[in-house]
Amino acid sequence: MTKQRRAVGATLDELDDFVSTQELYRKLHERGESVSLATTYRILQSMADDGLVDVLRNGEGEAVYRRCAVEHHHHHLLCRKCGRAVEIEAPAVEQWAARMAREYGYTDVAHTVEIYGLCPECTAAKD
Amino acid sequence: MTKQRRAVGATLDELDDFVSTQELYRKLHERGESVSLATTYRILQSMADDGLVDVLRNGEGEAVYRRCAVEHHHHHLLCRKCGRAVEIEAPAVEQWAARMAREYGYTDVAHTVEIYGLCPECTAAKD
DNA sequence: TTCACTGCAAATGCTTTGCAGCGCC
DNA sequence: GGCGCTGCAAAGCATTTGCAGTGAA
Repeated sequence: MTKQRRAVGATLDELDDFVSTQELYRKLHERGESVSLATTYRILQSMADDGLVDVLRNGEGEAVYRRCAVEHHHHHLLCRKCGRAVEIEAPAVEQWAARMAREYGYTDVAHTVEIYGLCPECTAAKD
Repeated sequence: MTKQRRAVGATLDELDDFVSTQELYRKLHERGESVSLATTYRILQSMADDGLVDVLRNGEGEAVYRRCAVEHHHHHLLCRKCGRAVEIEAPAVEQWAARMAREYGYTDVAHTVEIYGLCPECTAAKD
């Protein structure tokens, strides 16, 4: 438990949305914290490995991270402009995914379900 | 319509699975076709822009391409080992995505729904 | 004191781009 | 003949890694 890890944790706590490593690095420096870029990468990866943060990929294929409020499996409704995220659940989708996998003989399955759009604010700001 | 575009098209036709640009480039050379890497990138991007190929992101965030048999919107069941893909449909999921977006006031929505697993062959080969 | 963590800088790998030349129309 | 397409090489970026120094326990 080092100063850098605490800084990353605290900064993540203040964010509601998914951020890339680069973005988090910038935010750390805005807060006056001193963490190198390489360390930011390392910390986020280790947190993801330990299941302390959610990881997914944005439209550009970059890994984006977020400390999630809820513990169990869920999906996201993401704003493609500002990154705002809403956590959503979809029991029916889970079941559908499991059924499809079984039907085609796939094992060891996981799935990604993300919805991208413009959040209400960005929709309004578009004009 | 150049020799290179024809070569890319023909190679895509022979593939059932999603390939990254790098992989397609290798396959082109295995076939004895001469297309530079930069051109392969350019051709795949323009085909994607024109809707001639499906694009999605693999687990590593790389763009992967495939000429799809079916025209309309659909999803995939992907083998994380060999890349084999099965096209699947999910009307219920489409509706669910639309409903979620509406509920939270998101506009201009799109969604990604992909299921990853081990296909029957790779499951058997695992032993 | 020890060993994991960090910072720096170089390396890596994928992707994009500038530019000159070739070839399709 | 003109203009778009291609190849090459260099540039760009995000990410990773080697290594020596630092700091937490």
